[in-house]
Amino acid sequence: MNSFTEENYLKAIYHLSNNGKSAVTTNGISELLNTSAASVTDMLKKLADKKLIHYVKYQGATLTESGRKAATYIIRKHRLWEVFLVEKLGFKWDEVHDIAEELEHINSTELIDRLNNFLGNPSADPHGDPIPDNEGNFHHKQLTKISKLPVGQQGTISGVSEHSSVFLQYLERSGLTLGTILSVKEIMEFDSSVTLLIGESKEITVSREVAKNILVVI
Amino acid sequence: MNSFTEENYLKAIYHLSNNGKSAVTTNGISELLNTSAASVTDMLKKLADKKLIHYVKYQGATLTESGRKAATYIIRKHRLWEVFLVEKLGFKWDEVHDIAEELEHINSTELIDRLNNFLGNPSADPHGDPIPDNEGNFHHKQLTKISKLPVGQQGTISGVSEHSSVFLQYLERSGLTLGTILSVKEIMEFDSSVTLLIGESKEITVSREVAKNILVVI
DNA sequence: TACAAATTTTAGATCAGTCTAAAAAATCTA
DNA sequence: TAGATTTTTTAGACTGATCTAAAATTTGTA
Repeated sequence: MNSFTEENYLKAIYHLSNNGKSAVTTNGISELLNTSAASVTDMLKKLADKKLIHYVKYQGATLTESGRKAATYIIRKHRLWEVFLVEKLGFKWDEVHDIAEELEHINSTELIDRLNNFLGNPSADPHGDPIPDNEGNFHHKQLTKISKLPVGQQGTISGVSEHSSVFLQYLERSGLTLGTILSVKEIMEFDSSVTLLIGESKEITVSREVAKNILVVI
Repeated sequence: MNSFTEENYLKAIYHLSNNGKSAVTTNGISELLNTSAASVTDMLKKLADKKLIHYVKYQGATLTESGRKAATYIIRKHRLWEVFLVEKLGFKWDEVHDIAEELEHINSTELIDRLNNFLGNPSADPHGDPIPDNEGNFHHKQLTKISKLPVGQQGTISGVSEHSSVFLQYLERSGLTLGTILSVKEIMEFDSSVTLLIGESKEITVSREVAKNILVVI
């Protein structure tokens, strides 16, 4: 079994490597985890000994298949717990990250299988991020940034690419929650801000920055 | 905040001290936690530094009020999670201990308050053990061992004092589950085994050993 | 392309939690 | 009650995860 700490490193490597695709630098990890580069080097050696990563001195790390599986399983657990916290316990979607960060390290496949069942086998967490299956595979819908939609295009909000509390609370207040159906009414030429039509008559204008971080299924 | 390990020591001390009432020996803790006596001595010093226990060399330890609060809060978390695992996820009552042992260390009062609410503010866990409130107080029903009941006495199974899987599974198979209403039909003079009447006509005979470990509310 | 800057690794240390072996104290018992 | 036994503590060491400072390597640029 991998320790709490090892799991956090694997998750960090997974996220930094663009979901396991590219190599990750020592500094990148040390910044994400707020540890010294020296500590990261130590841990990379240990993970390599356990065959969870490929690691060559001075050249960064990539996940092995077993490392990728371990990382995606942690992500699966994290996202399932987030669904539980929001759907069943009534937390707001911006309040659940830290708690899920602890819960994700609980080790019991039986527990996670049952939790998944209890939640109705959800395909995405409360932020719209997809939940990998037990084998670490994602069953993606194609997500598009609102900023990429042409005028008149309709879409359903299905995710966000920015997870800060301020942003999530802003979306909450503005009624731009997961599942909301909207269409692009106008794109302002001056600053590329976007006016959205929600339902029959509700209109809301968001900056290009905001529009870039809301993801829809067309 | 107390570490995972410190929490386990506090819990052990609480259980060994008859719920915080008496002093606990170094050896007692080392046996329960499967650690060396030397490790226990080290930890007792640390807990004393943190004012969680009173500790005098060679004379064992007792919980301070803040130690008792910490210990009962861990027990509260453990038992609430057990209720969740059994009631919501469908685990058997003999399968949940180890998972709850991990979950009890998750730190979020908000989480526990919401979980408690979600579960309907339960007063006992799936083994019938009472769940303390947030201040560490128990709201006890008076529990009696079946072995103490006179012939003819009725009672409702509300707890067990033996938590091993074999025992719990035996109870499950025999239909002696929490909430079962029974009465004592006969106590055998030879070996004190007890014949119980369940409902109108179902009879089951259990040994004195078993009868001592099933608790009822009269 | 050579050297300065940035990155990464090594060396050596610390802290929490653990261990074994030996010493000290308390308890049992003849 | 004094010696034997048991319990507890101390001393010293190890492991995992961390750190800082210094050395090694790679990268970027003049």
